Amino acid sequence: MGRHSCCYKQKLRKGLWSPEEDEKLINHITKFGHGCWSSVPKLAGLQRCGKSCRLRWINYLRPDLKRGAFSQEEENLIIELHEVLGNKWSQIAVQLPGRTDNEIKNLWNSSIKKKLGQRGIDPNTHKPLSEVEKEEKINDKASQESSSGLNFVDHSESISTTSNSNQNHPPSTLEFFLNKSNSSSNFHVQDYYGLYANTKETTTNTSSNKPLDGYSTFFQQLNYAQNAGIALMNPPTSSLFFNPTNNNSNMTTTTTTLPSFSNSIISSPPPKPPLNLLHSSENPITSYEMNKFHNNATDMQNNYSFLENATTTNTISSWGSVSDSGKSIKQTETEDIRWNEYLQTPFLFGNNNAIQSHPTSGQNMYRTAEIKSENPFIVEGENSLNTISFHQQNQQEVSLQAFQRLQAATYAEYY
DNA sequence: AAAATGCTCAACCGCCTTGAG
DNA sequence: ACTCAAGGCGGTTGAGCATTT
Repeated sequence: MGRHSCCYKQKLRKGLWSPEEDEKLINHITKFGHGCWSSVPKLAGLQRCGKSCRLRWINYLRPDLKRGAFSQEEENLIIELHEVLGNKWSQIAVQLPGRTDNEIKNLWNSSIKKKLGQRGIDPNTHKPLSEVEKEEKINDKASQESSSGLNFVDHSESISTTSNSNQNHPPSTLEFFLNKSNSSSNFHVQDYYGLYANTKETTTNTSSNKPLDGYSTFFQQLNYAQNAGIALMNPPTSSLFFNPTNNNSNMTTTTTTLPSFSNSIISSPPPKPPLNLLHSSENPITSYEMNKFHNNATDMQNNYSFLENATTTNTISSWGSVSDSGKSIKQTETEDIRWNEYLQTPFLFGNNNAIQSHPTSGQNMYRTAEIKSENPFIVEGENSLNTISFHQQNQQEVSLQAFQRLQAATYAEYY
């Protein structure tokens, strides 16, 4: 544990990489892939530790890296994502194809932080500095009174301040999705708010001491699903996750009541969506945003690992040949986690026709008329694995279409 | 011109998580 | 259940360059 063992090895080079070293590493990975990083230095003839090779490749040598300065759009998105995710640089980097977490982190520390400060915004909380100072005074007062034995502190001021700021601060990326109101796509704003309620206060962002609230958690889930390529496609209402009208006896449907959205704890009107995610003549989707949905196929395919999780609970149908053995999900996990599964499972984001049963195996299949009409790769009779293969082939197109549809719909409904 | 200061960014450090044995 | 290697991540450092004094 702790320090990587390779670092103890003697005579390993440190510091900047020479062009010769770069060339060796590129040649090796181009020919053989990286495989086990710890074996790369030896195989490539480098006096470096595997970790160093990995870092060099990921942060500098990878062919899909975008070079050059960050655009204003990228900076804006980083700010928005940071507001939601905190210092989760790797997660932020996922949303910026061709950019590394290191690069983003450096930009944040060297430039964005300063800019926000100049605009009177606290870079940690994304609130106006005056507001932050006000809260700090209240906290100081509270801690002083606490240490002096007085324990009755009225926090109403700070609570209301926080509440107001949530309505006034620039909307986060997640908030955009929360704005999706009732529409022909059967997707209700209550759904998202319900999700928010059910994912609230699930974890803590330790690195930034910023609580990962329901927004953050949900965003991460959504993010995961986005990368899988399908998540935004015809988001369903809860009743449509498993089509009750499908009378195929082999189909395993949930008997668990999904979380109710009717009693949403959120009553304030949704904030305005972030402009950089809206698609209109005034705010067209940028090439960058397009690229976001054209992430490299490897990453997307990797994200299909969620299928293994989706195969095993009582609430989710088996995907059969996708993963028959599956991995067990802890019994202690609640419906919150099931929502994670729904969010992370693009197969569940179909429309009413989404779930059918495989004609021979009886396993459920993901199938939508809409997709079929849009994508000639789907043919009748293909099995589950082929369906996944279809997604692997078409996820980029499908996700992009879905993204555009959702953006257009949201914008039209909202403004 | 030279020293001081500021800035950028590649790379390292150390911790955490995961999975194999 | 435990150990350990490996990968991943966020925080930090420091070399090199740019700008200011």
